[in-house]
Amino acid sequence: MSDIASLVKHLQGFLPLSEEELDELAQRTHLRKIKRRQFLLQEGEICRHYTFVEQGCLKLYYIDVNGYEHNLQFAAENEWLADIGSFHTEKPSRLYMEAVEPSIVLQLEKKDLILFYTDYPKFNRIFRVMAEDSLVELQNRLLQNFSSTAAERYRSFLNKYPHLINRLPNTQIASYIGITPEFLSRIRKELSSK
Amino acid sequence: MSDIASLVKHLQGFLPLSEEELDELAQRTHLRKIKRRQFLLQEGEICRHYTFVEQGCLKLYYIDVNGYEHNLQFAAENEWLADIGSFHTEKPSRLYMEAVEPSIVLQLEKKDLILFYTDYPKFNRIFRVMAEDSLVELQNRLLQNFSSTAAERYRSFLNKYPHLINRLPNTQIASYIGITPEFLSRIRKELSSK
DNA sequence: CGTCTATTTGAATGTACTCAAAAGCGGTGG
DNA sequence: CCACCGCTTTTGAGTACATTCAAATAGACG
Repeated sequence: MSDIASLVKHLQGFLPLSEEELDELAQRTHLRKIKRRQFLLQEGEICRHYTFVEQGCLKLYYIDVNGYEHNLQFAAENEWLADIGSFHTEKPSRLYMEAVEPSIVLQLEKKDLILFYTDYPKFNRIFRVMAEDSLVELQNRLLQNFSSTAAERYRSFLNKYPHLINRLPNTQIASYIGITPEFLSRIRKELSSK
Repeated sequence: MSDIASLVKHLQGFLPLSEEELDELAQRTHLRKIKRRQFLLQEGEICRHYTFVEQGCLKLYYIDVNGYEHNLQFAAENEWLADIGSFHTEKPSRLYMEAVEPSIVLQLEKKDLILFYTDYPKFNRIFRVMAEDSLVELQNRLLQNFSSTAAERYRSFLNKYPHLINRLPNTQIASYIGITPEFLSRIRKELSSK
């Protein structure tokens, strides 16, 4: 069986799990080792897994009509990643999921997640809370995009994700806060001169 | 008891409800009539309800340091509204919730929602799906803000929310798509000249 | 009818982007 | 260990999209 210690710990942070639930988890999660730049999802594919990051870091992003990437989410240790829309509707995704570092992930297939939702209703509660937390975070991000300059957003990013700043090239951070790499470079120059 | 027909219909769209669940709903939801411009939540208050719009339309927004409003969400008939973050943490909200039309809403208090989550686990599932749907919508909105011009965002708004366009002043739409009313006016002029 | 709010218009300005090119940096293989 | 390759970061000049501020106009509602 996979080593699911980190996943278990993460889930127990929401609600305690029974022996039976732990057993099911161990049986139904798939461990995968991912190389840097390897894709877990590409545009046009259907997202068939919920992915939990045990080690490493991945990004979820969109490529616009001009070929530019826009990062929706980074997921490092103990975070989940999925194109929830595609996962539910089973329609092709418009997103890419790619490792920015060599990573180890645990994946749950849809049929297994549904099994958990059905047979162990507790998981509905856990995933409800997770979805609501993500929703709040995303709302804050949208509001900040509306009301702050790029420099302020960059400062917030540094404050909020200190564990990521030395793991990501600046160009990835630029894509996350919604600006060009060139402009981020100017912002950094400005900040460092103070 | 309140007339909860529209709420019941909305929830049954996710999962069928038992007689007992319907009874509980009828007993625990509070019907409120809201005047135009009346607030259901103001910055600094704790969000203590999930609000379901039976009739009318409300907006959820943030006021930035310069005093400008930024609309996070409109909720018209059969939509939910809450500051989920404040609701969960019981910390003061930074958001405002205000009726843009005279409205009729149904509210669920936190203790009652928790009761549903606990005694009728089905509600976890329903609210999980709702949260996930909102998450997808918000992700799309964020991506569009990154990759589209204001004019494109305005066109998308018209396509996506046709039922709202004659119920909202343009200044509210401008706030939702993240631009100034003046600039929206210029966009509209441009569009109508074609 | 008058008042309040929403919309439009103009001119000046600012924030961030585009494109091009140079410089830096890190890993890999000879 | 050095040379090279690919990728990231920086820099410059010109430009575009959107904002600010002020003022005029139009609409809605009591």
